[in-house]
Amino acid sequence: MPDASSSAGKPRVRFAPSPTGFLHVGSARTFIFNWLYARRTGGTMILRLDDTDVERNTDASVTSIFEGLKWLGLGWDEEYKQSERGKLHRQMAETIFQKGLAYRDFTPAHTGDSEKSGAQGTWLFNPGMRELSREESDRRAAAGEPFALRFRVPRESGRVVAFTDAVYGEQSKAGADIEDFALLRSDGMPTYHLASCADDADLRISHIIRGQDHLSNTFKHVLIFKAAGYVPPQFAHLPLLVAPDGTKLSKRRHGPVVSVTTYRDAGFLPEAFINFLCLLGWSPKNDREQMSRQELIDAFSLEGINRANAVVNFKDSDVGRAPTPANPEDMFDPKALWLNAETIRGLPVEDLSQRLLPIVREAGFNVTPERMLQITPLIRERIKLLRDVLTAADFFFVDQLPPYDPAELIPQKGDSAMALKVLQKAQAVLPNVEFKHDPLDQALRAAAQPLGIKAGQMFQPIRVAVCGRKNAPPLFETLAVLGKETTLERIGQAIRKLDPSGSA
RNA sequence: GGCGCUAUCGUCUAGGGGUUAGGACGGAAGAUUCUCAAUCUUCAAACCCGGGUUCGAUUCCCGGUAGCGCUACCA
Repeated sequence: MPDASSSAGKPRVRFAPSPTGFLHVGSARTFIFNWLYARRTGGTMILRLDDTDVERNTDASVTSIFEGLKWLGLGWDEEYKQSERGKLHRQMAETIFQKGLAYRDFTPAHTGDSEKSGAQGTWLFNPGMRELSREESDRRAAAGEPFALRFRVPRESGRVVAFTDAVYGEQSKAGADIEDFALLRSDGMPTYHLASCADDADLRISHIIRGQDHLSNTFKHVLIFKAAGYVPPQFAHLPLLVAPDGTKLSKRRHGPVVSVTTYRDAGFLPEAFINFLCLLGWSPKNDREQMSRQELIDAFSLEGINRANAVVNFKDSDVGRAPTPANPEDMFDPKALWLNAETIRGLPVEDLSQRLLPIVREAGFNVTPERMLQITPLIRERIKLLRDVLTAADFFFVDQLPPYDPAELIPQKGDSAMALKVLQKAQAVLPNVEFKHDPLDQALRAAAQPLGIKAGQMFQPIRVAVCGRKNAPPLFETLAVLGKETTLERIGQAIRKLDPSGSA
């Protein structure tokens, strides 16, 4: 008897998304856990597109899944498409049917719906069809009457289906509580249950690591594996990722926050995103939070997986509407943001600079790699998302500062006369200063003295004059990168704002 | 409705028959500083409810409640 759990060899795991939507964060986490398990155990990671639902499959979805996975950058070892393996699926259905463990159901599709979903009614099987004699069944099939193939679930009292889940432990369910699920649709296409099991068996999958929404389906799968003569693989179900409102993440209800590409486009680092997802429903149990890819591989184990659903704590005040706020930070889980900021800070400047450059260029700014490299250390500790570079370092990129309120130029405990004095002093002093941190520091501090003001009062008007706002990176580094020419030009503009008449 | 699963700070989690119930994010306060950020310090914040077992339950068992999942010829 073939053993699907292949206890002898290395583990073989799979990620099997159905291309009926974009890659969402829950799927991404399932992929990651499978990948981690494979890498941890020296096993094989398989990507299988479960595309048996021709009606709902879309190319856009396939593209989105590959795009998302490509961004994660984890990779896989083997790749399959379920739609190309129909023969295998039908063979397994035939095997089960020939053993008498499945029967033809000639009831037209959907007509059973009303009774099934009735107030009390729980549909379990179709007595008339389940009991149909083989002769009559064959006759009607031969006559061309369409039918679905249903599994003949053993429902005598006392019959239970059982398996051990690596996360949820011993599971068992009475056969009488399992409905006679379909194996083949009336158009001959396999259902998910059949196709999935047939492929898992054929691909010698040893561990099925998937969402907990499949936990109750697993009883059916165990039935299929055994009916077809296979030892079921090991199962490990993952707690679900849910929205703050407690419901399963869905695009319709929660919008783009559930799509992996949204994180990518917002400026998440894939390593930080992976790190974040790993912390939902799994724990290394030693209080570690920030972990590199290798650390995650080394720490990963099925035992560390939690049983309770985990909330992805994004802002869902506008549930139902697509959250596309001006401030993208608002829509993400704060911990994901923090992890991303931490990862950004931990990146070598050169590396970060290279990742920032394409974003800046795409926004329409002409920046050389050399200049980007100078700017990067100034904003590294000030951005949470890569895209924040656009707001944190904007004044480095533009030729003309966007308009700002001249009142911003006024320093603490000062007035516009003081601001003007400061800027004029700067204008006088700066041309003779070397534009490097220390000389600028010394020159500007010295300039504050004769004015009888504090250093802070000296710096503030200059900062606003060159950056266009009060909150900005440290002044001397900023001036050094901006250069003497731009600095003096912007100071001149600020003076004219303060004193349009030029009377002073 | 039936069946299955789950339940520790707002969120992610550690822990486990006797603990000051630990960490992290977020929040608050303070330190530092040319602003902001970063950094450091401090603070507030949790064992769903009821029984049982026990000398002792947040931890074990049972029940309740709540949430989630499945209950399709979707996956």
